[in-house]
Amino acid sequence: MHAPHTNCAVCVVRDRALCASLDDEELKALSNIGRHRRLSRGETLIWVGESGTVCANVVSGVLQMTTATSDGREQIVGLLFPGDFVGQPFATEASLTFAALTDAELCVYPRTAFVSLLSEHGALERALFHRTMDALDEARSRMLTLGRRSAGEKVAGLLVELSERLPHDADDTGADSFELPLSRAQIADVLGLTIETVSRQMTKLRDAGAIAIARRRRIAILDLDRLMERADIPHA
Amino acid sequence: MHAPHTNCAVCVVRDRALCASLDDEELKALSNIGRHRRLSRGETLIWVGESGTVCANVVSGVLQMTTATSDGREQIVGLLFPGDFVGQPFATEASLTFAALTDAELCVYPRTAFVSLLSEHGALERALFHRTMDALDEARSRMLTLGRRSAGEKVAGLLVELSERLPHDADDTGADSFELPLSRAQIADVLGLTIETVSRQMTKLRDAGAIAIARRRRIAILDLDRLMERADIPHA
DNA sequence: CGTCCGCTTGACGATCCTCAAGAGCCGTGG
DNA sequence: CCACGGCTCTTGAGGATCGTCAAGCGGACG
Repeated sequence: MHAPHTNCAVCVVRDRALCASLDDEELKALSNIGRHRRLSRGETLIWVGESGTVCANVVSGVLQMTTATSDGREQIVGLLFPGDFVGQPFATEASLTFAALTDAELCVYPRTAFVSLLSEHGALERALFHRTMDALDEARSRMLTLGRRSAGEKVAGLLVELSERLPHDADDTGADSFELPLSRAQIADVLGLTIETVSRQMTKLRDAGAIAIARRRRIAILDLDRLMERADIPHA
Repeated sequence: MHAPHTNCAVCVVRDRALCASLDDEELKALSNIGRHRRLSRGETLIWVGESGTVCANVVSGVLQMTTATSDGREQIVGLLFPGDFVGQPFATEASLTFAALTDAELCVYPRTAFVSLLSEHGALERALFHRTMDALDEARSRMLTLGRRSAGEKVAGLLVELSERLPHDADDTGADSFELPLSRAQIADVLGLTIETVSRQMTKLRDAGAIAIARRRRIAILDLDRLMERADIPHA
């Protein structure tokens, strides 16, 4: 589970993750407290309420952050892609659950050790600060979607977003496409909808010729303009 | 409009705002670039897309942060109370509109000057960093509300939240109560509802004996337990 | 006292949810 | 390699919640 840390110099997210803003010395300090860890799809890294928690960088795969109401209704409040930062460094108890949507690789740091490193290295702290600001912008834009957009707009918007952030490859027919990391239930939990509504909206988009769906999870964007129009994403 | 800055030592939010974590020297540096400013209800401090923007601390009153879809549907993504920090220091263009819900007093700092101050004073930067983390937690908890709670739960929850953050005084009957800083339309924009739904939920809460409403805007909490139960706020 | 604006209330309708059944994909085991 | 079972997804019918449209109330202010 906890492999010794491998070499940062050859890391695939070296220039996208937090690490990008560190000099060699800082990078070494960070890598000293880090461990490489693999998660398999569905595995949870941090549970709500947990105290001896961790921070991490996503190397590969996709994670979700979730909250829930007291009676069990779930809301996914964010998705984490390669290069993204994971965790709540200043919280003694986690207020969210972090879990893997796909098999994933992380660089994991014990929370307290990471926090001391933050206070010693201004560049690290500043980099995380800027990322936190970006996360706040993203959260607020999701609030607009949750509060004010229709089911159709929500689904179209999420597909555009995922298409931009996920690796593309060719499907059976050779068309450019990507693999959905989320089940219909998880899409519903991101958008504040139900499974059935998500499913219906996806077939609507398919019937409208905006997307193609193969094997449930493989999506090809056939008409990006139409998709963005439906998603209420301004002028191309 | 721009009065010279008054004395921080006597400021009412001296120990609640960002300033609380500053020593005398840092406080002086901050106050040197700050100006006192009054906003009247409805007045906008920062418009979306604006570039020569500002940061501020709220001294008194309540502000709102809003976004909107391209066709004009609005969402209030946050409320700002005395002691809260206002603005987007690292954004060259504002992505939100900041406006006053009530008459308000602010300590306003030019954005770029504030950012230089941040990089010179670690304590200031760290304090704002922690506040940003808190804001992120709040945004995510609002996402749960927007995505997964019913109209009744939303309204009850907002009333509890406002009751906790706003000053209370006695109404005509002498009962403990507070003045709503938001119109029904603004409440709707916080919760992702319509005016009419908000109005109906409020009269439901009144008829259930949970609250009393006087002159539209004055609210008395009669049964906090029932209100919190309806709001899905766990065990008292 | 009269007008205006914000709020309330009602009737109706659309969107989305619920419940239910069935289809397709996938891994498992014969 | 095919058959089976389980799970996810799709599709349909019906219903609840919330939005829309419209009218009327009432407090605030001139």
